[in-house]
Amino acid sequence: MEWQRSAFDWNQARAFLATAEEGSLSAAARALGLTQPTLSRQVAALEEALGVTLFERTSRALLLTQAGTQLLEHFRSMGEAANRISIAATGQSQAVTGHVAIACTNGMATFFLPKILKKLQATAPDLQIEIIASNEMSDLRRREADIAIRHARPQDENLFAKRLRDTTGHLFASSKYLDAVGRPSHPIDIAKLQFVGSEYPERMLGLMASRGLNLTVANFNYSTASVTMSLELVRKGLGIGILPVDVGASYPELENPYPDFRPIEIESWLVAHRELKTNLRIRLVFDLLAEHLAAK
Amino acid sequence: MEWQRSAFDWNQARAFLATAEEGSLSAAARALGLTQPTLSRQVAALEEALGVTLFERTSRALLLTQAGTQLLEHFRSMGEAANRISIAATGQSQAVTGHVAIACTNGMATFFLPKILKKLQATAPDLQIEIIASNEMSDLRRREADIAIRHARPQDENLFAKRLRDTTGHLFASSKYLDAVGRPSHPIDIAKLQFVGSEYPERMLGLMASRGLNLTVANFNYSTASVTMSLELVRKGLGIGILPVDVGASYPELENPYPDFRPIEIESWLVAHRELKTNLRIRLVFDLLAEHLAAK
DNA sequence: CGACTCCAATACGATATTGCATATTTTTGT
DNA sequence: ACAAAAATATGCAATATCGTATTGGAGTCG
Repeated sequence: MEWQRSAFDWNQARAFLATAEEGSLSAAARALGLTQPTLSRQVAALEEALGVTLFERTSRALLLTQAGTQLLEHFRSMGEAANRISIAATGQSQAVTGHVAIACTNGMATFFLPKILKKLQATAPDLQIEIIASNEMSDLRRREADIAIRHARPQDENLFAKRLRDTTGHLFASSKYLDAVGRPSHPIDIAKLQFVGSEYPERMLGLMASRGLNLTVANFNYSTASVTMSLELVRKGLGIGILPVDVGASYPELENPYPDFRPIEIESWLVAHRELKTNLRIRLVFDLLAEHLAAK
Repeated sequence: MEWQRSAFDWNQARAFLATAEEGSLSAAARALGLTQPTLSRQVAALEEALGVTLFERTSRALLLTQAGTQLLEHFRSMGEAANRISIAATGQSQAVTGHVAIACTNGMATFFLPKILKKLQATAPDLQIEIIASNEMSDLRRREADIAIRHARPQDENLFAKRLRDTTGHLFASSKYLDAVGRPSHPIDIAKLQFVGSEYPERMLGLMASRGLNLTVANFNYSTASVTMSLELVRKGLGIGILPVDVGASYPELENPYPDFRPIEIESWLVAHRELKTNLRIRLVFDLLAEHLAAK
């Protein structure tokens, strides 16, 4: 490898990243447990080394330059790798064993968890993970589950929550189905088609109405709260369904029947009991889930 | 962000990465322009900080522990991000302008270059890139092109070459074509089908024969050295073709007609005149191409 | 078998970095 | 309009890090 190239000081890179993320040298110093002058000098030295002005030293605070903004992406990627190192090292240094229960919808469980759990196995091979794939909201306080992925912000003050990437729901239908019934071009056409409901019909009707589609219960011959079931119904051509965009897009036989439809933003939260702060194995799983599913 | 987590010294991370990649503390010291004792201390300190033994100190050399091997992946990712920072910073610090000509097959140009060139635009927006998408081998020494992607190791000592990821060619045919002629299950069946040749027939015959398919020139009614043309012929159902696996796989209407076929490994090299070492704009493009296409 | 080479660990003086204290500037709240 | 708060930059002493020199071990070649 061309080592001379990455010859700038990597700690200075962390200083810049923290400063950019936290918004000021002082805030970054607090976050890193260093002092503001140190950060000031490190950032200045990094700019010197890279030959690029990263911050505009205008009036009140630091402002990222255009160059700084473009580079920040790579610094973030560096920081994420550093986080993964720390997480994995923690798992390997302290033999993490025991049982952790994760509650989430079967959709999340099926489409997003396997990849993450494989990573987890590399980090903590002796951990026993139980997936509670259910739409019932598990009660974390009664320890029915240790960690939950929920689609609404939890209210309970005893719970620790972290916002995850939003899921966007798009319309999908099988190409064969659309071949048969015709591809709709106006909301009026769509009202003649069949839909696969993903919640109780009343809420679905409101959701669709807010996007200009006036449907009735007659449009929803099939309803299921299970995304996997919904997917299969849509694939078999039983109607139009709302699916997470990356799930739907991974099936070539599905297409978006009405691209003008404004996607549905579904927010997600990673939730755990506050005890997670002190429990290594739960913390490890929580951090790994957060790492892969975190917003942005 | 959880900054306390990435609290280990990032320079120590680089020390470990270089040591693991170069194979010894001494080699890493030479590569980084530091000294062996420094690396020794940094790696030891990192192990202390992470609480993980990364190297087995056998008498002769260092040997990665299992933990070290698993963590190395993340350290590599950190180093790659650092490289990207350096490359992008170089492009932004020294207004890189001028003209760079890249020669490659039109297949490479069409399927792999656009994404990379978009990255390049962010780094050096004023660079003029000329793509010489041709199968003729451009003569780098005569400066017909500044950089070339070739599929054989260059012999000329005046050229600087870097090995890229291998491309693997798989068989592809359109599903409709296979519906019509039937899906072959034995080499004998295959010999009855039509093929789209990607080189002159004689070489194709040898290539197929070495994989147990005994064909004749009669199987090759169509031949083209152009991968894009080949792709279109295959998509239109004119026969079975050999396509780079990720290209073929991105078309849902194509399928592998004979999964037992041993994929064809095509090696790739990034080549430039030695002057690249001193020419910033060529170096920048070369490094960016290498970054995205490099082996592993 | 012995000289040579390559590698890692440690001691110690030289160098560089950090934190504390402080000056300066700009924003915010009364 | 003025004071308090918060942010960045710089001087200086304390501390940590680095390079040189050296020791010791293991493989290699004649």
